[in-house]
Amino acid sequence: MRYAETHKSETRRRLVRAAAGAVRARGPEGVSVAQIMAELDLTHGGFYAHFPNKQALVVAAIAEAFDQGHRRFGRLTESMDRETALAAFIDAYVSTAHRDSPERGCPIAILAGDLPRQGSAVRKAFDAGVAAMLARIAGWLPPGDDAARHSLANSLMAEMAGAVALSRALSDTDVAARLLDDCRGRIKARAGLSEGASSSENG
Amino acid sequence: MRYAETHKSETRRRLVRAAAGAVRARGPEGVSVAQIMAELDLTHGGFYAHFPNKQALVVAAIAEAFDQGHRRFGRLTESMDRETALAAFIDAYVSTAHRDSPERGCPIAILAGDLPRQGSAVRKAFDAGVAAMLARIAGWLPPGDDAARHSLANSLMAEMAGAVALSRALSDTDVAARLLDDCRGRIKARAGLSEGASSSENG
DNA sequence: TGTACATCAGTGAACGCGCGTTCACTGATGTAC
DNA sequence: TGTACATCAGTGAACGCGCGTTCACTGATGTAC
Repeated sequence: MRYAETHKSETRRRLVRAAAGAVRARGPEGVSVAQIMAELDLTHGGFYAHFPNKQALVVAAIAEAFDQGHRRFGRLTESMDRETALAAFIDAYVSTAHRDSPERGCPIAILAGDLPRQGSAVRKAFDAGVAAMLARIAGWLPPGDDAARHSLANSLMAEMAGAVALSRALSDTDVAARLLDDCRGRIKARAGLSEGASSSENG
Repeated sequence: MRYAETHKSETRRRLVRAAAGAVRARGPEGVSVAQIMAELDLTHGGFYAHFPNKQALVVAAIAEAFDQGHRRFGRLTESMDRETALAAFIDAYVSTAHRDSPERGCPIAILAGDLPRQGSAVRKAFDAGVAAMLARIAGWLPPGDDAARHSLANSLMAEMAGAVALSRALSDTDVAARLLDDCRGRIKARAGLSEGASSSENG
């Protein structure tokens, strides 16, 4: 067939993007090589021209998932001042829209439980993504003692991820919605935002 | 062979207890019928004398896991006053001991991410466990407006589960330990406990 | 200009494995008569 | 007391399936001469 110069790298990119969705939709064990290849209308045998094994795809997929989030939140908050950006970030993260689209959502909320069962390459990619997210949050917090801001960022990140994960886990939709709302309000208050400060509900 | 009258129910009980550990150690998809039976020195074929299918075992395992937690925390806090009990609960939950023993730990922290992919019977068992846990926490919170206590219980539960899950997910042990400590301190403060109030670190 | 060969992304059959589930069977002990 | 049969928890071979991975092959296009 002979392909364009960029063809192979383009196929790899499509593989990673498909896997970034699948790993969040079905978990690292739920990512199937044959299924991902079929999603691109390819057969499974060709996979190993792009990755040495499935784990390498999962590593790339997790890094891509974090990148998508960083790009998305970068776009969402550019040209916002600190406080507005922080409010927008929290509103988008602790939202029903985010909760109901895990395949496009934050890897921390959806994958934390799977990570202890993963190989070290996967875990390092996750570590890096969490570190970047924490740095971003800390940067948005009210200025002051650096250690205190990082400590608060840790605490806020834990509650945000926990809230989204728990709201997804609960099948009673009323209970799930209430929990998400309760957490969003308290997270914003803890982040130094006034109770009413809301930017846009749609993340 | 002909067995004692209690033999079959005893075997079932052992199955459920083994599965309650396995489901937390390896996730619902990681529970293997043959593996659980082998753990009791039985062969896989006999499983279906006890359960109609694997999902029924997972349902029983999750209920058992929640029950273990309720019994454990009941024992831990009986004869404690409200404030001491709450502090002891938080210290035990947001601890390295709990983090490092997921197979004996809280199903919420370890299974939340898997729940959206489970059948409705499994999810209902989870809902019930979460509701019981939230009721327990709310009962320990400072008296006052009922809605506010339940709202705070939701928020605290999200941060506690998120903190333990994230601390497990991070492979950088320093970062993981810091996050757990930061969250524990802030959770206790939010629960109305004085900063220093610590009961016993070992859960 | 024409022939022989190299390139290489992707194909598809095959592998060994573990999974959930089914089912005819085992064999120690109970009960009927 | 002795024989025939019922009970039933557990056995183990078999099933179809999807998995990750391997590998000989394809076939369109490039390059060498």
